[in-house]
Amino acid sequence: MGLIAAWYEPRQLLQRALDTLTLRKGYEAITIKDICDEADVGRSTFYSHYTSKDDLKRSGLEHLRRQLVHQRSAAQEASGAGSGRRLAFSLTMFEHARDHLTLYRTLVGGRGGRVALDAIRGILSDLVRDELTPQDCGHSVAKIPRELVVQYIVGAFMAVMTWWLDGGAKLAPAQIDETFRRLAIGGLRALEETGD
Amino acid sequence: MGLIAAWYEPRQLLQRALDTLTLRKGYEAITIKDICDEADVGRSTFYSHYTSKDDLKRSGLEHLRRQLVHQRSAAQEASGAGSGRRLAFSLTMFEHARDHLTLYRTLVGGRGGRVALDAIRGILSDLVRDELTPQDCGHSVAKIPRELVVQYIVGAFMAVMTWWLDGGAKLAPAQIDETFRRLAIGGLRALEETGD
DNA sequence: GTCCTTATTGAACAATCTGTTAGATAATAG
DNA sequence: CTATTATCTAACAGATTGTTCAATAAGGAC
Repeated sequence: MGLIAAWYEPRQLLQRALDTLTLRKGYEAITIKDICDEADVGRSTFYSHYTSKDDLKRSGLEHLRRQLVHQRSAAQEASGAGSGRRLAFSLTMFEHARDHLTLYRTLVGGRGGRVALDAIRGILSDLVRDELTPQDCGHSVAKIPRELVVQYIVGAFMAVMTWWLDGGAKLAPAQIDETFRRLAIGGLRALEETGD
Repeated sequence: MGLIAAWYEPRQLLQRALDTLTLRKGYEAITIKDICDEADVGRSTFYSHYTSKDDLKRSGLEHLRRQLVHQRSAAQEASGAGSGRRLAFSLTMFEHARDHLTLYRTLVGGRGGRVALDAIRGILSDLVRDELTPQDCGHSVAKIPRELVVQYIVGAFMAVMTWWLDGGAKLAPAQIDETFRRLAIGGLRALEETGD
């Protein structure tokens, strides 16, 4: 039954077609028929695999998600047993984005990236939430919802990355990352030294 | 023939209808016909005033925009000639959001807020860009694109505000604002004390 | 009051997209 | 070869969009 590699692989063809078309004309302007034509696949076949355009995009991101979580595990191991440097995710993300620039600009570029950005935001929020220690949330004076800090960090990161990608990713990942981390960690430090 | 409001303000009727429907069923699911029915306005009339649903929404935000710019001018005057406290926009925004909670949740809530969030983001970016001094961008060691810092601040703010609104705006504006500003200003300070 | 300009209306229109269904076709496993 | 499974083509109803046009009603000018 579950025979391997059917004649063709409509799913892969459709994924690739969506990426191609997103680059060519923007996500929102894409039609199911566009995707099928680009993938050279019957429209019925599309609906036998995915329920909608967003479904197709989300499926593609699930693949990306696994890559990111894997990279994060690897980074944690590489930094030894203790917690690595703070907000380690950012450099990884910037470099990953540079290495897969076309893919990322497909995902994030312009304004069609709502579905993609929401998914990436969720992934990163999970990472940051795990990483934040209680003292990052003002243990002494007022207890600050950890989620506020998570949203702050991830929101800032997404905005910087989006801006960087939309501008053609001129600056080097290390350069962007250093500024981002200085801003973010400086903020966290300001939380810790809570009016003591 | 219901001519009471007929001659009077189709634009206002349509704006209100869009807000109502956004709350009721979410922005994306709304149809031009839905809006016209809700506003009790002919569909032709809609197209004689706006070109699309997004156009209608943007027009509504243009109104908001003027309010914000005005509030900012007032705040600057109130703080005397010198630059008032940094990132003064945030408390204003949080309070304004609380005072118009329904409107803001209409604009931002759920996922239909892409158009609205993009517009608000642009407005705030203009404010922050004006406010950032050159020394906020690392005058000494490396020159950091001001736009990066702008995107960082505004992205973080938008994320925090969205989270706050989506969660029902439990925390008081002053509380949210204090944490946000501590994070943001702490980050800016870290930029100034560039690698000394 | 009458006339003229303007805004709104309802209806109809072509064009597009969606999601579903049915029958035919081709490749593969056994 | 046979049965199975995935695909393709074609067609369908339904919805939405954006446009056009003639009819209608309001407000101001006279």
